[in-house]
Amino acid sequence: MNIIVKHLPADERREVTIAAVIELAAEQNPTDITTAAIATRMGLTQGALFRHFPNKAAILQAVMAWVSTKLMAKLNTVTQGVTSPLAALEAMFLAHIEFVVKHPGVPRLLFGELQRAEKTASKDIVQEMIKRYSEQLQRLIEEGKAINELDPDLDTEGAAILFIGTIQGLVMQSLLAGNVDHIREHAPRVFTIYRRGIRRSQ
Amino acid sequence: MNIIVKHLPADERREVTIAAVIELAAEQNPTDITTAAIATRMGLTQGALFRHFPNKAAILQAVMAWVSTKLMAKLNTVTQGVTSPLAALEAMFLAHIEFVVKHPGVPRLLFGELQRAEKTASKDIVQEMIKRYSEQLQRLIEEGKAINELDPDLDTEGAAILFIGTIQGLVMQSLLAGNVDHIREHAPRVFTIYRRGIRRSQ
DNA sequence: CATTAAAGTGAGTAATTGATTACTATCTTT
DNA sequence: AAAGATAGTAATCAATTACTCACTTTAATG
Repeated sequence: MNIIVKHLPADERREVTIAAVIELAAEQNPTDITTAAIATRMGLTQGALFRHFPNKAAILQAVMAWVSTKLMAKLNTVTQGVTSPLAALEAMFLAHIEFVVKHPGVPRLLFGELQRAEKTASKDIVQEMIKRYSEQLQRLIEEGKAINELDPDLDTEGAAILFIGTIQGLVMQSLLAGNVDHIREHAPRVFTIYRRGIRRSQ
Repeated sequence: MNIIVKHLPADERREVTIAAVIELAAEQNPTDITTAAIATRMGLTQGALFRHFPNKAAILQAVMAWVSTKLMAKLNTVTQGVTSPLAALEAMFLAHIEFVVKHPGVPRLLFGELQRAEKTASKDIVQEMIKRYSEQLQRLIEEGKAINELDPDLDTEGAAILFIGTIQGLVMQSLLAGNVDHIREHAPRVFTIYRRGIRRSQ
């Protein structure tokens, strides 16, 4: 898959490092991702990593920034031009699921970061991303209520929490089954129930 | 809070150890829970732990078994004598939330175990518990459909996944906020939306 | 009260991990 | 082609971790 090349320019090497970490996270517990493991995956020696990152935390931080950028961009493109808020929510949901299926290590990394007790830079990035995510959801939900597509009595914040929780639940299910692809099948079914919970009664 | 007593009988010492781990998990990343930290929390030296457990994995295993027993027992008592499946589901939901608020470290431990790549004994216990949990949910949901309390077209498996995911989402939200008590407020609101999603249309 | 088995101590070990560094290989620029 | 800059190597370090063990303390029992 990954052609191993040496003497990459620094910025490319950093990109490859991020990819390696996300790859490893799909296979093992994030805490087990040692700098040695990352280096080996790239076909480098461990010490070489520290030519491009000041320390391990900086590597994680770069990964989180990458995830945040990529995911939010994806969600933006996928809702672009969609007029129905409900349709936009569904598009976001499915796009998020696709992202997770494509990068199964990502939710593990995110959750691993959130678990931390200390306030790390990586944790900050994750928190900021979820905050923006939640705000976008609540905007869409409010819109949906305004045009009478969603239940006017709907608890906006609760609906946003449930939206994210639904994805979390699917991810957890995949961790249980050890099979990420199951998510693709379950996602639309679960979203159907969610939609019924927020939609205006016919 | 915890009176530190020395020279406890082995079975009591094991109980105290389990409590210490759950306490620590509420404060820090499960991976940061070292045997030294556990011992210190109990007012013991590290070596003493290994009088009562053959290794660290056995400690985790005991904790998981404790959680599984306590939580499932709680859910059983709380649904006992409740005839309406929908009411039983709500009781389960709220009881589960209460359990999490009382033992905030537990979901972190569970998720930490599920993250593991290898098949550990602790992971097995967690998977077995969630399997039984899901089965009970699906039984209740089927019942609810049978007596026309729930939507007859409802996807039973999806609804069970969403139920667990909803709790997961609330837990994640609390990790984000760093405030477990928020859950208590959000839980009923979120369950309201879930209920609307599975209930028979009026 | 003396005995003894259980519980705890504290000093150790081996393995692992993130990080450092002197040195080498490769690329780029003039 | 020479020279400087960049990237990678390999050995090593200090710190941390789970686990061991010879010894001491405690509490229950006859």
